[in-house]
Amino acid sequence: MQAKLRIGLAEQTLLAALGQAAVYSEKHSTPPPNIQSPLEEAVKIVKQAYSVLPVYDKIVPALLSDGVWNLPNTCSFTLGVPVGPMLAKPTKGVSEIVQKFQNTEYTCEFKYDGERAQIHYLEDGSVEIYSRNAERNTGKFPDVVAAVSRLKKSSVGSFVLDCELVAYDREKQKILPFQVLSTRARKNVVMSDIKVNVCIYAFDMLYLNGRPLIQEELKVRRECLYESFEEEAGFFKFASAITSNDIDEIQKFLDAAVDGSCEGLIIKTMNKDATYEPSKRSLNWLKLKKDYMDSIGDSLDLVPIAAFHGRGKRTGVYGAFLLACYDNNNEEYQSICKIGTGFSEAVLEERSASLRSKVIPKPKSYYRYAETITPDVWFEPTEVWEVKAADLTISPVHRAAIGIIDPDKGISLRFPRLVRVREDKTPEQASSSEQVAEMYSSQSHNQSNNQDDNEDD
DNA sequence: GTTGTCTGCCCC
DNA sequence: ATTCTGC
DNA sequence: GCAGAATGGGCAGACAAC
Repeated sequence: MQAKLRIGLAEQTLLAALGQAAVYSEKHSTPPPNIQSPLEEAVKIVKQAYSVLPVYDKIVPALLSDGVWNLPNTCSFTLGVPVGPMLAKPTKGVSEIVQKFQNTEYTCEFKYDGERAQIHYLEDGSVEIYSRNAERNTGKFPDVVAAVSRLKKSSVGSFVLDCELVAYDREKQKILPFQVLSTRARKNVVMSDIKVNVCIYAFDMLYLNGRPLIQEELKVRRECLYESFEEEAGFFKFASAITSNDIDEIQKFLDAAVDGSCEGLIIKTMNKDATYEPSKRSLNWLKLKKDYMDSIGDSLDLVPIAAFHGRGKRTGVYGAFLLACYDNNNEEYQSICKIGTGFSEAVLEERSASLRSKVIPKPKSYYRYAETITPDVWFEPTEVWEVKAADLTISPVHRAAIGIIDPDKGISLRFPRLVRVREDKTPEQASSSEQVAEMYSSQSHNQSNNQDDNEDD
């Protein structure tokens, strides 16, 4: 049994406890008047302080020496220490956005498919780059360090930049897929060894020339951003943005984003509730991707052919399933992905019960999958599930459409989740290998997709 | 040296 | 990453 | 509405096995 007692999982709970403890042991000052619930207020203060300075070695001593009520003064944003990146909430369509933000000025930006980065530039010219999870990435991106140092304007002596690092082909002047970005080396990278270039797509500024901007409105922060850097193709660009509240215009912008190899849009208010909220998935930022929308985006009908026992709250039911598409030519089921999300507890219980009676001792001879995949149980092919995905990718392990796109690699799904059970389909009516290959080819990265160069007339 | 397997306060 | 659920 | 807990693909690195 490996019980990893590790702080960080129930972080919010721990911070709450810390805040309450601080109130009970408070001996420095009394809570400000006008406070209804000192306990709740203290929790807020501690959480706020931590989000801006996530260092227990600073927070706890500050609590002990100067008390909770002074914490906003004793623990504030510090250059060189990463703050939690502001997150966005999924949204189902343009109409939901227009409705939620009516009477409010808001902006839409491209959501680039790369790696989030928070770049700190200190007065002494040193640079630190942090990942979405506050990992120190500086050694992975010496090219980014050089680019920001070169492209900041001379008036800029310090800054914190929020941006997306995206793989980029500077000859063809186009964005490359996330899968290409992830092939970059991760440690002690030297400039001359870099094979995959990145372009910085900047969208926010949290600090400039000694001035914290977190509590400023986006309008102000963006102004600071635009005035602090020179753009340069293939190296540093501001995220494409429009300010509009017109449904059609936003819809067109979303299409443009997808055409431009982006995942979708991020929508942000400019003035109202427009401060930078570290780590919070508050309503302030929304994300819109095609695969969130009903009846649009890639949807496939797939057959569960195996499963894995669940853990934790999934103990006693299956926790994940291996899915396959059907290859009509070879009359075989080819693995395409595992799936473990999108099930309500009731549906998961149902499916587990139903498939438990379809367990077979060995995989069928007509199941095609990698030997490295070792499910706990195999099934007779009996059900068809509708599954949604953000993307189709060339896979090192799965076998869907093998031989069509690539001679010996199959296709898999990015972010697969269950939509519903297709009671009306038999396994042989599942998505075919040809259909999978076709869906892969028609993605915007891949060569001949654009025009209506398609079949019949 | 090569190949295989597993892990990551991983990235998405 | 996505999704669901208890509070 | 938020925090937490289930779960996905896939990469470089680390390390074990050969």
